[in-house]
Amino acid sequence: MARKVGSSGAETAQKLRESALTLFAKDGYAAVSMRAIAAKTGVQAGAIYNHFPNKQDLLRELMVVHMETLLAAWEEVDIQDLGPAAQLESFVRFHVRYHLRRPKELFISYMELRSLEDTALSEIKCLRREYEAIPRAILERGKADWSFSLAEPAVTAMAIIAALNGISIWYKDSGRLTVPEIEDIYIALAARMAGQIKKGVANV
Amino acid sequence: MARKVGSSGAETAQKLRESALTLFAKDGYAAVSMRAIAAKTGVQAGAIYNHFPNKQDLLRELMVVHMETLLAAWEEVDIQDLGPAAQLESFVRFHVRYHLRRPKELFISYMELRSLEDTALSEIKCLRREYEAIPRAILERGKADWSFSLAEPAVTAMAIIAALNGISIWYKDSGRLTVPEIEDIYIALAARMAGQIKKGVANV
Amino acid sequence: MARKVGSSGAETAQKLRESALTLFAKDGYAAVSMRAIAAKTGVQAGAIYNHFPNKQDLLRELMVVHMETLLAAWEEVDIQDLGPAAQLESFVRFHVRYHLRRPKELFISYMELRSLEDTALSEIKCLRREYEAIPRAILERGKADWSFSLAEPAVTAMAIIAALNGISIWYKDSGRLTVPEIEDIYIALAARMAGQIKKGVANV
Amino acid sequence: MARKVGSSGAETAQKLRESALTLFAKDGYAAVSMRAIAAKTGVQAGAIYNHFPNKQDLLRELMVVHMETLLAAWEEVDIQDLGPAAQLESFVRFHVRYHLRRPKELFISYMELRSLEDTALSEIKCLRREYEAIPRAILERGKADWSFSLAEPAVTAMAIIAALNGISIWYKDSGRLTVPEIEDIYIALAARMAGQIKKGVANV
DNA sequence: AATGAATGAGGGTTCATTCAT
DNA sequence: TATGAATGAACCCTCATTCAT
Repeated sequence: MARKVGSSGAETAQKLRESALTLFAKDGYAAVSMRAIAAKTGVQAGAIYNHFPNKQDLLRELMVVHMETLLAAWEEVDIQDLGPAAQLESFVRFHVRYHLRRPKELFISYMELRSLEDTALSEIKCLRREYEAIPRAILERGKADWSFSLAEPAVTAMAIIAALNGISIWYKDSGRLTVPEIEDIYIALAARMAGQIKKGVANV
Repeated sequence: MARKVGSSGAETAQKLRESALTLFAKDGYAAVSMRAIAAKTGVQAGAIYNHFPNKQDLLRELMVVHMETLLAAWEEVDIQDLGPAAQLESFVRFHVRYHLRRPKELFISYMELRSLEDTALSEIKCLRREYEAIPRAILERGKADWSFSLAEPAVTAMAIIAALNGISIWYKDSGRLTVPEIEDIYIALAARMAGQIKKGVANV
Repeated sequence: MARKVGSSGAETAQKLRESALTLFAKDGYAAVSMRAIAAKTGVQAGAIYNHFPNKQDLLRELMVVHMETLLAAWEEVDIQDLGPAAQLESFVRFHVRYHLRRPKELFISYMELRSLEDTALSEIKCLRREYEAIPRAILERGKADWSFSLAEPAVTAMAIIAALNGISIWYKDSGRLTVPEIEDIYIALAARMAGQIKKGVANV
Repeated sequence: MARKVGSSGAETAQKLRESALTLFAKDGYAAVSMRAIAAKTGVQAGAIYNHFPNKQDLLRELMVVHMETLLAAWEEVDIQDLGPAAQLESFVRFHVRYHLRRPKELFISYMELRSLEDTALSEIKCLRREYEAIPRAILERGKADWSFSLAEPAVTAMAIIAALNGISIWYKDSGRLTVPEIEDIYIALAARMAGQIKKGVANV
């Protein structure tokens, strides 16, 4: 059959991306069928292949776009003129805010690494290392200039990211805490983890 | 064909459990076939059903046994006479040590919740809440007796667990740090997150 | 692979129906595999599911269509202006002729009731009762107007139908008797069973 | 494991026969698994093979025993000194009474012919022809001595048997009619089908 | 005579993917 | 671009049967 009236290729592709993201996040890549993605989008399974070469590539694209968007978004945050403590605060605020609004992307970004085949996996790992370097660099800079007191910037950076990502496990829109409140709590936690040397460390 | 000479039911069941654990951890529940589990165990797929009623139940059993063993192991740790700071240290040391030796159990325990069907899911969630209550209780006790200075024991407890679990993402047996070193680092991190009020907080 | 050149959905569905009917009649529903139906039709097993949701539904459809077609065909027979004796003759002639040309439908219609699951079973039983009401009504009318002399119209109606259906057990296209001859024999038998009160009852 | 206390081979074999008969009658040979038969009997599937060489043979034995018992039971009925009309009455009464008490045997005897493999099938067909010869012989004798007026004894015999077997389709223990009443009705019907020439033909 | 553990085949069904339309 | 029909492989699971115990 011909194209449905009013449908356009780019639109369908985008809707497919969204359906796939939602389903992958909920059930996992392996448990989601192309038919399920198609059904959620309102097309037949065959139509997917007009937009994506195969299932694996659909996942790859979602993850690459997520990581690249994440990195690009961080580029927008101006921390040039800040000291390490303020930089760490900026990073935590950015990470929490960014991910609490994109829980599905965060989820598959961490859970579906194992579903990626070789080339895509390296690609993603590379982008991820790039992102993980951000807090590590901040911690290292802070250690160097005595803003922070910590022995293991690399381990601490991973611990901070893990703690932040853990939010998504228990966070609910309808919960007791608002996003800004959560940001503040985790900013204080990160400061403590970094051994921030200053008077005004908030009481977590 | 009948039973192989020298084979025994309990042995096969245990080997199946181990195969399933390894494969589920590596590829995810949905991506692992019963044939793959059987092959890794050295039996035919049909033989699995002499030991487990179905695939779902195999996962369920792995997760329940893991959580129950974990809770039982914690029961063995005597923290009765310790103050909150020492209790937190005990918990962190226990958690790191326990899980670094069981990375697969930890992995599926967090990743395959979504693969569990309703009843099994509630069962596991219940056990998990029980475990998460341990650090929260320690933090609350420490907050009450001014061992710790922190505003949100519940959030902080989750953050500590998340940070600890994050170890499994980067930890490698062949890595730079030994398990005791990692324990020490995270004990210090947890102490900081808890706002431990003492002179001798190690420099992380 | 995609659709074969020249194949069409409706055609395949019809061929599947015919294959299933033949195989169900010969070997019984439970003994026939979807693969066997597919092979007889010249497609792969998976292709069946483009046309029927599952095996059970394939049987259901065959039985429902058979019963509805049978009832519709009887509607075509005009017995409005006939007396009970002629009506009974019409019915017997109709039933024999209809079923001797559709032995497979008759067979599964009686043999595979037990293979139907609950909803389908009620549906079929309802249609069957509707058909069995036809001869019973004729017998009751004939009893009322003294065309027939019989005590138990309901039992006799069932006995007539059973006798008629029994033909399919021994009938062979190549046998001694032609269909019209068989019709005549059973018309006479039915008349006798009904206690038809007339001079000209044929000598069976 | 060894034999259960109190169990005996012959007992188990008989219980297996009964389980198989019940299940075959309810669900059909192909739909019944050896495990189901074993479970209903209270043993494991493997135990069946101590008593029957395989599934097919279990069916065969049930059918052969049924047919042989049926024929033997008919041998007990003394019709030596009766005329054809009384013989037909005896036969009908015997058949109805025998089968209404053994509905499962009757059912599989007619339904599972197709499940028999070659040799068993011939064996059963042979026994069945022997039984069907009984009413045919009566009808032929009655035709010869002018007790009956009918053209086709063979067809009529089959029609009578079919009508009788049809009882099992609608008969219920709790129904309106008692077994003796049903016997009387069908005796009268059979007499009519045979064209019995006598004053006292009951009004059906 | 029975169990329980195993096999190898096959069950119904779903899958990612292809392609004529 | 989309559909719908198809493939061939794979899915989970059950089967009849075997045999060491």
